[in-house]
Amino acid sequence: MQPNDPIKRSRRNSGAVTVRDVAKIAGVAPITVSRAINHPETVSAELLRRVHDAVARTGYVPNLMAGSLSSSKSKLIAAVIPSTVFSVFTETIESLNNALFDAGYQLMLGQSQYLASREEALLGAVIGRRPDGIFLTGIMPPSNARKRLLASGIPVVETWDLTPTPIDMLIGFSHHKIGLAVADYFISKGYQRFASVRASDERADRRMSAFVERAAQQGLPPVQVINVGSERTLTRGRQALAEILENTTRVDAVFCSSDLLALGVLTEARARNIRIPDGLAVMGFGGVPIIENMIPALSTVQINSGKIGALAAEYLIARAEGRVVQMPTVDVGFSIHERDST
Amino acid sequence: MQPNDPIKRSRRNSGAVTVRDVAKIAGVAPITVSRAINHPETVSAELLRRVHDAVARTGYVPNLMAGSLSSSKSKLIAAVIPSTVFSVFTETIESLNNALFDAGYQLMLGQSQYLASREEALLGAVIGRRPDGIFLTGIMPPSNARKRLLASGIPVVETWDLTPTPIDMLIGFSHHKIGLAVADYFISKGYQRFASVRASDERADRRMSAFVERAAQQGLPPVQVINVGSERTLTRGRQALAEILENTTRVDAVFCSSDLLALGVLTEARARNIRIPDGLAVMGFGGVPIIENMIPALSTVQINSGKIGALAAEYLIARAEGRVVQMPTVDVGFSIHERDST
DNA sequence: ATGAAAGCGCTAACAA
DNA sequence: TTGTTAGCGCTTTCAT
Repeated sequence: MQPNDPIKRSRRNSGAVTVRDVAKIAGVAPITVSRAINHPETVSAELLRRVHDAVARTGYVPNLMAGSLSSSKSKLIAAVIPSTVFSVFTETIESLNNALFDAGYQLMLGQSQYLASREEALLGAVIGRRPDGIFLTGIMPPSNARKRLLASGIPVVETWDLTPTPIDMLIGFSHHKIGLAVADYFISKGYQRFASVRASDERADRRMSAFVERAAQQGLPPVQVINVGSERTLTRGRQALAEILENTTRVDAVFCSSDLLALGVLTEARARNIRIPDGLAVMGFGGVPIIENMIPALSTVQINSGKIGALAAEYLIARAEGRVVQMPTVDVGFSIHERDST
Repeated sequence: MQPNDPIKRSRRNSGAVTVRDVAKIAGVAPITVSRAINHPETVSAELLRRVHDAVARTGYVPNLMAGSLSSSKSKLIAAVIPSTVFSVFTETIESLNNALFDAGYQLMLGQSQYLASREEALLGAVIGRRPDGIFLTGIMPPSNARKRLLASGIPVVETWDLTPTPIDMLIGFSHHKIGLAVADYFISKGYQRFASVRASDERADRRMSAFVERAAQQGLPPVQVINVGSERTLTRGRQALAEILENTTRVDAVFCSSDLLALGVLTEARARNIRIPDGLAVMGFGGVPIIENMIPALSTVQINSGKIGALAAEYLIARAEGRVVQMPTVDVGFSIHERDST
């Protein structure tokens, strides 16, 4: 701060207040300042006070990058989410972030677009920051990226799915079982002619394959499938029902790969005066809060998104702090919430 | 990698591959590896090839924290968003993150809960990482936090609002004007008896005050206001309409502080067989995609959320790279989208 | 075009 | 309990 030390201040100095400045003012060594801030219990009351004073006077904010570099602990967790369906994972990310913050960790967000080209860059960016943990939405198939992740040695938690070969930790549920359960549920309610409206992603794929498979097993007519690709919109859901009804009016139950698509189907049904659930049953997936008090309230396969985030935070933090995670693979399950639409 | 150099490997060495390792294998100096990676045009073809080879062979991933510390450029942008209304800002954050990624920047996410206690910690965490820029959802009122931000010298962009006294850059729109515009719009459509359903936040406050003010100016009866606090749910929107109708049935237009609340009002209206828009007009705020193809389609005050994120990225990156931003304050405006509900 | 030296700001390791 | 020393892995600066 004072211009009386022309030798010390090198040209590289960024100008910000550093431990050294604080130490000088408090009349202690830099390491004492570090201790006072990070392990106050190891410093005497007197020095603690002097350091706090100096910090307040200078407005010192520790440079966490420097600290991380030195301690090999970044207090950073990276989350990779597919951007196009951000909304489904909102609750997970929110609970993840809250739990992390409370433990003094920061969240770094990366959006994979499921593009291999981007994935390499994203991974470099993620690993390059040396996060203490990585949160993955979905599971990572064998690939170069997977190898790099493995090689990095950073704790990883894969989520929203199950696999016998996780990279590291795993918090998810079985998409296959969901497909079976929904088919069984429809059958138990007396529905017979199924259709499905689904987006293009691997997990929806597994739900829907199981759904179709179970229908076939039970001797039901073939399931009509509308794949909406990446258009996960309400509008596209409406169109999808229109398409289904163009082919045949003999459909009485539709399983959608997301609540939003299901809302679209419901909307189109209303536009056509189809009675819900007598004329048509509709099942969504995800369990976003909005659907439970609409008219008609949408039945859905409910996922405990918040729990996934909270558990992931717990696991990642445990591992970051060198503790062992007892149950590194967890099936959080799902539940079918029956409401007006079925 | 080879255990033949017991002196060099100090106990602090984290074990990861470093520039030094790569340099040794490529037969060049560490700085050349750095140049080959960050400024390939300054390195001869031959050395470039050798470095790339060595990088591939070792699986080297540069430690960005070390680089940042050395260069005082973190390539990190921090975004602070209020967690409870994540969804409204989703589109903004998504476009922000995409634009940042394309320019080689990472996004760090902080969730303020509007709690003063948390704000201090959040700010320390944010500034401590020395991001190249900070994205704020909303504007920051005079406070200790604001002073710290100012003192940090980090480029800041405040968003989703307008103020004559921004910290630095500003990308938003006038909530006051929106309130006036909605009142005028209702009046022009012949509505006379207004109500409003709103959450507790300062921006909603300004929209609603202006709405009430204009109604009074025009000699209309007092506006009935339901404040739902922090319960920004569809269900609460339904309850709100019920409350309004308990007091008086003579309400013909409701302005809601979010699309979600408006959806709730619409739902309750349907439950009561109130005709939309003849019996009741409903206006939302935000313009989330879902509402435009529902039945009835919700009229709303549309905000270009994506543009806010993209512009913010552009400004922040420009400033991070030492360029000057010509128009550091931008009003992105709003537009009333008339649909079935009005 | 390439390299040597010297830090960036912090903390681990060791010493007192 | 406090301090000294030596890095963490990278890039700036200055030479060649």
